[in-house]
Order: sequence, then C-alpha cells, then structure tokens
Amino acid sequence: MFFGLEMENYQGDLNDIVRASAEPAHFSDMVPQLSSWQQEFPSSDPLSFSSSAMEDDYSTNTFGDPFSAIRDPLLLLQELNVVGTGSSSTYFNNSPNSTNDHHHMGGFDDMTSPCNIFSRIQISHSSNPLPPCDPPRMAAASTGLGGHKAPAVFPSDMVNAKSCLIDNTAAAAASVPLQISSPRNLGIKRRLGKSQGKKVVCIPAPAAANSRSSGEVVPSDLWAWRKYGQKPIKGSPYPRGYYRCSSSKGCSARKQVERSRTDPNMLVITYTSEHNHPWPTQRNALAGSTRSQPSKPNANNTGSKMGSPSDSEPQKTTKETIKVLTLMEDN
DNA sequence: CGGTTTTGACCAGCGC
DNA sequence: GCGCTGGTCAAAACCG
Repeated sequence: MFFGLEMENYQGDLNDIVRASAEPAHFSDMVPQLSSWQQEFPSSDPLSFSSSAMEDDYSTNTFGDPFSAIRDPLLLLQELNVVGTGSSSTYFNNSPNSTNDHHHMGGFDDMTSPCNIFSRIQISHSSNPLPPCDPPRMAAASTGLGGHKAPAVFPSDMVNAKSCLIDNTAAAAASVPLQISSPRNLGIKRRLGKSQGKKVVCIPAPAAANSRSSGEVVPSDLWAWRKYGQKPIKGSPYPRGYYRCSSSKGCSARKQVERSRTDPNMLVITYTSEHNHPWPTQRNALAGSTRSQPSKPNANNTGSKMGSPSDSEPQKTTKETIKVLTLMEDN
C-alpha cells in the first residue's frame, strides 16, 4: 500500500511507477477518505481540510489553486519536531529505528493527540523512496540521493500516501549533487545543480480545498509565501509557480510549486534555501493574503500566457493557523 | 496603507 | 552566436 513498497519494485522506469501507482482513480478514492479524515478531525483541527473544500468538484477545477490548502509538507515535519517529542531536528530524520522499509518516523507514533494530524502521518523509510509523482524530478532525487533513505511523508489516509519528500539537503551534505537523469529536464538539472539544500516534495493536490468561492479559509502554511512569478514549463501543461518567503525580509527561502506532468493530481513542491528567521508568530500582513477569487473582468484569464490566476497560492492567514502557532509556542 | 497576485519583460545557462 | 528555457524582476492592479 505504501508507495515505499511500490518503490521497492522500482527498477529504473519511473513512468512505470507512476502508471502503476498514481492512477487518477486513486485520487477519486481520496475524497471520501478525506471526508472521514475531516470527520475525525473536525473544524477545531487547524490542519484538517474543510468539508466544503472536499465537496468542491475537483474535476471542474483541475488547476484551481491547488496550493492554498496545502500545508507545507516540510512544515508539517518541522512542526512534528516542535510539537512532538523533539527527538529530531531535521525536516525528517532517518529514525534510528529505521532498519527496514515502512517504518514510522521516530516520534510520529508519539503523536497521539486526537487533534493532531501528525498522528496520521507515516514515514516510509524505503531504500527506494521515489514517489509516484514526477518521474524526471524523482529520478533526479533518486540519482542525487545515491541511496540515501529519504522517507516519504503523507497522511496515511490520503490516496495510499501519495505524497513524498526527498531530502536533497542530505544529498548535498553527502556531497552528492542533485541531478536530473531525464533528458527532458536538462534545464531543471542545470538549476538544481547550482542550488543547494533543495527539497522536493510530492503531495496529493487538494481538490480545490481552499474553496475560495465559498469564502472558506483554509490554512496553507505557517510561513508566509509571496508569489513572485509563474512560468509555463515546457513539456508540462501546468505552469510552475515561484514563491519566496515573505515572513522575513532577507529570507532566501523559496519554493516552486507545480503539478506533476504525469499525474495532475500530484503537486511537486521544490524548496530552495532555508528560512533564516524563526517561525513567524503572525503573518506579516493580512491585506492581500486573504485575496479572494480575482474579481477582475479577465478573471478567467483567457488572455494570460501563464495560466489561470487561480493557479496561485493565496497567502491565507487563518485563525486556525494562529491557533497552531499558539500551540507551538506553548510547547 | 501595506501587503498580495498577476504578468510582461529581462537575464543567464545550456545545447546546437 | 543564436535560440530555447527556466528563474527573477517589477509595475500595475487588487485586497482588507
């Protein structure tokens, strides 16, 4: 069930993995699962998806702001370190207990709070941690990691854990340059090779979970991200969004968000650089951060060369997010 | 007012 | 050198 298990069968063709494990049908199964998740973690849970969001028709909004409802996977892990046992200090640690595949992340099992989403997150330590998302990039991660046991992180209820996280920082620490093996991504290879501390996260795209049309507020990230660009990517029908941290001036943390070209239900988030500041106690600003669906006459963006404005990630500051921060500070 | 998103333009790396 | 491509900049519009 875990794709870590699927990865064990990986023998080189990532596309086969994607085909084998990332069928859209899986995602359709995700909705009721998330609904049950929502039931188990009701609105008091700052991390849960909204039920109304789940009711949004994903098929009619295939790229409708897929990022807003996503909490940073890395952030989730960081929060684990904060809220959890504090036994680890990295985004995800290779648990000393991880001697084989399909281990829970150390400390995760301690997350027993009924209101803690993390209790439902499992980390798969697989010798082949490649996720069933973007094959070229995952191939890159595979190449770069050089056997590094990068675990996957995912809510266990979500489509058989169709999310993953590749810690390229570890690769960099091991002096293993991140490389893209696919000739289709030479450009990316070029960029990735230059940067350091890249982390690639592949997660299921929420079904327009931000539900901006309904005005529902969905927490996305404790970090404040400001979108500074969006570009269409060759070979991919989906644009890539460029975000930088706006929590602190001078912070070089950035992330790129795009849909997997092989599985539109998956989002590939690439983190670049680290935050050079503490957790934001509050968002720098509210104005614009709760921007609703553009009301501009060209809101449908028919004339845009870069895709729909709904592709972007709204920087939503929510009471729920503040609540999480408060809880974190209490710890 | 101070933040955001949007988006056209610009720049730089790479292959040919 | 040129073209392609990805990444970034910055002005304008927008939002609360």
